[in-house]
Order: sequence, then structure tokens, then C-alpha cells
Amino acid sequence: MPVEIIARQSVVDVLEHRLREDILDGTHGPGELLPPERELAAGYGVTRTTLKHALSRLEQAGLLSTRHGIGTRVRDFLRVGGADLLPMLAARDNGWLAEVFEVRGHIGALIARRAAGRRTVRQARRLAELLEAVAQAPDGDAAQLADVEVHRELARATGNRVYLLLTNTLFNAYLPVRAALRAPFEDPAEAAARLAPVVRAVADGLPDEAEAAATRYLRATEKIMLGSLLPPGGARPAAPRA
Amino acid sequence: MPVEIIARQSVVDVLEHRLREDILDGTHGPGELLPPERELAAGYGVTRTTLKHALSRLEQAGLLSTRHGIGTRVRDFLRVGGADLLPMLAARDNGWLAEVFEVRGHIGALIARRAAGRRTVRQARRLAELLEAVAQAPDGDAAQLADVEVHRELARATGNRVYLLLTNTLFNAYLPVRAALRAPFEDPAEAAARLAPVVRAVADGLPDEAEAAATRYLRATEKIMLGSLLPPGGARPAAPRA
DNA sequence: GGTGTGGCAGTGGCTCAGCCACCCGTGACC
DNA sequence: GGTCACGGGTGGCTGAGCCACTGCCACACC
Repeated sequence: MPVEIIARQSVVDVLEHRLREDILDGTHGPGELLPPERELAAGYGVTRTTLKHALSRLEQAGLLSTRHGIGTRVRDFLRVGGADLLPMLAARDNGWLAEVFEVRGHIGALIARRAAGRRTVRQARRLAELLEAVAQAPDGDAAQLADVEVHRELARATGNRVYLLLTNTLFNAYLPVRAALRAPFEDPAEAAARLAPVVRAVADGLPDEAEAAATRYLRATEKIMLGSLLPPGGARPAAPRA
Repeated sequence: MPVEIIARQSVVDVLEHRLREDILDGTHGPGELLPPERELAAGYGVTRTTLKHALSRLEQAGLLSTRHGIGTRVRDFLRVGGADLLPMLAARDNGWLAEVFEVRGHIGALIARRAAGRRTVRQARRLAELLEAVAQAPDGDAAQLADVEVHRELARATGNRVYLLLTNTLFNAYLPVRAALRAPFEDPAEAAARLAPVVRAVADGLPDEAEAAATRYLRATEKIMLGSLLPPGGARPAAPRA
């Protein structure tokens, strides 16, 4: 078993994470003005310069809004935040993760439909190769990553790059927590077999069938994943808080 | 006529913009190693600290990947970038904008379907109010913004917050360039009339009808928008300016 | 009393110089 | 031939300092 790779965390990374938690937890509520940078920096025990780097990132993420001479205000991320917040939200909260899966299911079906209508011959061949890579994967983790590549290629086959970026966004939310969702991929051959009808329908250029197959596939996978995520007692899977 | 408000641009903003252009234009191609920070800062005539702020933002946006002791590498944003890149891409290139509209159409239909199935009574009432606000808008710009609020509420009515964030993302790409796409909203009453069937179907809880109505609405609006975007002579719609 | 205005205190923007931590190639050493 | 120490180059972070912007309030003026 490979040693666990600890991602190196810079001071700014840690700081950004703590600030984000404080914001999402409501310690700094929406609309609220953050303490002055000098004060905040002292509070976290870092230089103002370092703090500013962290604030700058959070500002770009849509969580903060800074104005010269005034201060830094916490924004209501549900109103202005984009899908790039999903990775941090999904990592915090299984409710978000469940919602991501639901949307991934819907959009995955949409993508399969478009891909069936537009994929090139070359892309159809590439899809078959990538599917084979899933089947041949040496372990669950490799199968899981290979599966992602198939979906990426499906998105590419729509001919619409926005679908590719959306797929990236949803996977960015999913990949960091994928270890807890490996159940559907423990048997790579079986995982590939589940995925095969989608690839076949897309390769054959059958939009309706591709959409239906994708819906079946994503629903089945989601079920196994979320089932393995919840304690047998069965907490509610997706209770949108408030 | 109100004076044109010039958005204040900080040095970091300008620098970030220039760097991003240089990356998207291919001056710094994917996989390439950027020059050292000290050198880059000197080249742009700013302090290393300031440059680092700009780099830090681009890194978070997924365009760069920095490693201590090694350097800063340009990433292939089509592979790893998320949907949050859309605002900058759509602002640069009408091709991207057209793709955003296509996806917005597909996802808008999806959202209408889910909203019809799940909306609360309160949300149905709110939708009617927001639709009325479109009709009552004093001018095209106000109607356009009111229209956005209707779509936001539709996304909220799905009960899935991911749809709300996705909607935000797509609108974040659309709003900065909305002035060029005002044609469908010049007559607020007419714009509201086009949107009305969607709101009605959602309020009545009819998923199939809502999806169909949303598809019709978004397709019609898209047509007017993209049509107005092109000169009558008919230049190619999606010319990425090299 | 109402009005305008100048100054001031507080805030973020940006710079500067410097040291630290990390990676890697090189060459001495075993 | 393998190992390891070292140095050059890179990004990470600091601390102090000054500048630019905003809002407010006391003051002078009408």
C-alpha cells in the first residue's frame, strides 16, 4: 500500500482555509465587514502581506468583496458565487456532495445526448480505448480515475467546450473526496461493463439511447456511492439546510 | 445621460489581466515554465510582491501551477480549468459566448423541469412577482437584469443549490457583456410575455410543459441576441481573434 | 440654524529589501 | 558505482513603510 501523500500546505493555503471555514461557518456572516487587515493579520499571527494573499484568493472565489478605504465585506456566496465553490463545499458537507451528484446525473445525460449527435470518428475510437482502460485498471483507484477520463472525453465529444469546463468543475468537486466513493470501482471490469452501453450508444450515434444509458449508468453509480457514504442507520442524504 | 463609470483598476487587476491575456493568447503556452518571479516582476515594472498577488489569483483560477523551488507552470485550462473561467473567455471571444448560450439553453430546460416538480407555493408566487418586475421594467437594461432574477429564482426552485451556483456561473459570463445583447429586452412587456409560459408551467407544476416552454424561450432569446451581435453583412459568428 | 469645506483618522494598495525553504544538478567522496 | 554535501536558482514569507481612498466631524461661513 502506497504511503499517504501529504499535500504540502503553505502558510497562505492554511490561512485561506481557515478564513474560508470562518466564512462558511458564519463566524463572518454575509454582508458583514471583516476586521481591518492589520488586526486580522495580527489575530492569525501572520504578516499583512501574507493575509492579503489569502484574502485576494477568497475575493476571486467570490466569497469576499474588498474596497479601498472601506474594508472587506463578506458576500452572500449563494447569490453571487460560482460553481468553482463546489470543491470546497462538497468537501465540507455531504449534502452538497449529494446535490453535485444529482446535477452530474442530469448534465451527464445531456452530454451523452449531444455527444452521440456530434462525436467524430476519432472521438468514438478514443472513447472505446478509454473504456478499455477502465476495464484493465489494476485497482479501484485507477479505475475511478480512468472513468473520469471517459466522461471528460464524452464532454469533449459534444463539441462544446463549456461542457468540458462544467465537467471539470463537477469533477474538481468530486475528486478530492473520491477515496470515500470508491465502492463502484472496486471491480474495474464490472465498472467498465456498467459504462459500456453509454460509450456504445455514443459511438453508434444514437442520442436517445445514449441519454437513457447515461441516466441509467449515473443513477446506478450514484446509488452505490452514496449508499457506501452513509451509515447503515441512514441519515438523510440531501437535506438542503435552510 | 449618466456619465460613464470607469471601474477602478488596481495595479494587480491590470497585471492579472495582462498575464491572463498572455496565457490565453499563447505567449506563455500550456506546460511552459514562466520566467522567474524576479525577472517577470522587473519585466512588468512592478514589485515581486504585487506580481505574486496576480500570479496567486491566476493560480487559483486554474491557469497556473506554482511549485516552491521549481517555478510557475502554465496549465492546460481546457483540461483542468473550471467553469469559473467562462467570464474571461466569453469576454474575449464570441465563439465562447455562443457555446455558453447553447449550454444555458440545455441547462435552463433542465432547471425548468426540476423547478416544476419541486417548487414551493412561496416560490411560485415569487416567480410571478419577478416576472411582473420584468414587464414593469423602465428600460431594456432593467428588464435584462429582472430577467436574470427570474432565472435565478427558477434555479432556486429546483431545491438543488448546485443549479443555483451553475446559473450564477453562466450569468457571470453573460452579464459583463450584456450591453451588446440587449435586443431581446428593449421592449420589456414583450420580453415578459416570452418568459410567461415558462413561469406559468412551473407554477402549475407541469414538468414536461415547463421544459418545452423553457426550450422555446431560451432558443428564441438566444436567436435574437446572437443575431443582434452580428453585423447584417454576416461575419462568421465565432471568430476567435487570433 | 443651515451649509459647505477642510482636515483627520482609519482602511486597503503597493513597494522595498531581505531572509528562509525548497529543488536539483554537480562533483567530491566513499 | 553509489552516496551525499553543497551551491545556485527558485518561490515563500516577513516587517516596515508610504501612498491613496473613504467617511466623518468639527469648524468656519453665510
